[in-house]
Amino acid sequence: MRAEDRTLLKSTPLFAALSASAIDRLTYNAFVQNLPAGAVLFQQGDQPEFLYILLAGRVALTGRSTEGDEAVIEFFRRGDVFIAPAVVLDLPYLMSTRVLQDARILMIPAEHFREVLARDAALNAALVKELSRHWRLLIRQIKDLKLRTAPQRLAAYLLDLSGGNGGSVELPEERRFLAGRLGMTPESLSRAFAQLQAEGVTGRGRHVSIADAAHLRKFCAFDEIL
Amino acid sequence: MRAEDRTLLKSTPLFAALSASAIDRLTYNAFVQNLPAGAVLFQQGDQPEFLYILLAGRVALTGRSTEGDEAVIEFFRRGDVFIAPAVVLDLPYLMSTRVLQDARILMIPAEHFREVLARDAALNAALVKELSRHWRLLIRQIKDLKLRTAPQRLAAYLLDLSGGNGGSVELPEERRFLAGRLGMTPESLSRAFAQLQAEGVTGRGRHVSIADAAHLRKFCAFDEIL
DNA sequence: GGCGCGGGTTGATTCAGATCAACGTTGTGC
DNA sequence: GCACAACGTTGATCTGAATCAACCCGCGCC
Repeated sequence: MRAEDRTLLKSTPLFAALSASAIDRLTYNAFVQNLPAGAVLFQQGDQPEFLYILLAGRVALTGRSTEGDEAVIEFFRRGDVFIAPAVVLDLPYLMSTRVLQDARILMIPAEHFREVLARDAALNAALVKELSRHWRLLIRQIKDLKLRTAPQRLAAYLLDLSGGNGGSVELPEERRFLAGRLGMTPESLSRAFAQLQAEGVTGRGRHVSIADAAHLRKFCAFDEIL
Repeated sequence: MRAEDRTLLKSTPLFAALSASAIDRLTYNAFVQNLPAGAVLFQQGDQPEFLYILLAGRVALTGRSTEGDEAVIEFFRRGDVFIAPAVVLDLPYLMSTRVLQDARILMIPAEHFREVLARDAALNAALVKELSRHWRLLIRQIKDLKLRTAPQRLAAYLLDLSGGNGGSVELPEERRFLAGRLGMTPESLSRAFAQLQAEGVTGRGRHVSIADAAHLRKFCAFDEIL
């Protein structure tokens, strides 16, 4: 693990509150793995062997249907800890992980993590907060799927990206993955972008800009639903 | 709080691992409230003032859209602790709570809960597990919404109710609420039931029975998706 | 018993989004 | 610089589920 990785760890919500020695205890038998875009970290149904922390790159959690189509459940970025619940409960992963952009990933053996967890009160407290935050993101996604149309979901996502008050945004994912995350097909995403032009959303490629954030918030009921 | 309530608390995953004195500390300034069906415990957007534990009855967590239609996010039953994340993080509730069947609810002041949480390692550990379990339920619901059709969602729900291996099931909710939980309208739920007859699901009113669980599992990709 | 009412079902129609297919566009490797 | 291959867009069509409306049924109540 590089020095910059330690710095990154200290800046994540989960590890920020931990002492240097606690982080040492947690990571002494951990290791870093580099994975190219397209790689699959683990498959849904696998028994968890590691807790993963993304040091660089981007990955997506995906669910698979019987017919083989993948639905993106959530994206993760630098500093994110993922699938903690499977590790804590020692139950099979409920989804697969696909690398979207070349990634550096810190892997902490699951058994070791659980042992430290059982002894370390600060880690427990940090994990409670981390899980709580994530829980809220999932609730928001479910509300999104149940209460909004496709263009509204896109609008809300763009507002989230922009920090909620518009301006210009860089899409961090390819559009087809974004489509999955938003619960629609790439074609529908394309049309959703087209529709949002009428609401002041313009841009090409990865770059998108929001002319009138207040109006877009209203369009997708940003404040009412989330 | 009645003696039977203490017994119930001890039987929940969150409190099972706690000592009697820890439970005392947590509940000494808590109180019990009785609420009739139809009551609303709190509204989405409210600041959390209590942690809720359902001692009897049934409640639903619901999201509201601007147009006023409610989507059921999740049901809770006797023994369930809900909206812990909002309390832990001291952020506004992301949903509302509606009482479905007359309920007895234990209410622990949020501030007090956070204070105890900060000191009690066992409570922290229990809450990590509780949140992890719930996190997995939410992931399953998102996969459900993204990967399954309406009849498949119903089939998977029925299988869950039956413990996964068929037989006969008692629907715990009115159908219109069940429809919301499954992300469809009551009409669609009705048609979904009609379609499932072809897959060996029969019944009237609250009572439903599954003739061939193996077949139904296959129909909804029970094992592949969840 | 009859009446009213809320919840559930059934049918007809509409609509959002998926699917299928063709066509751009971007970027990448030789 | 060109060719090929992804990726993305656009258009036509299809379909699952929503909507709108009528009807049914079980249940409480006077």
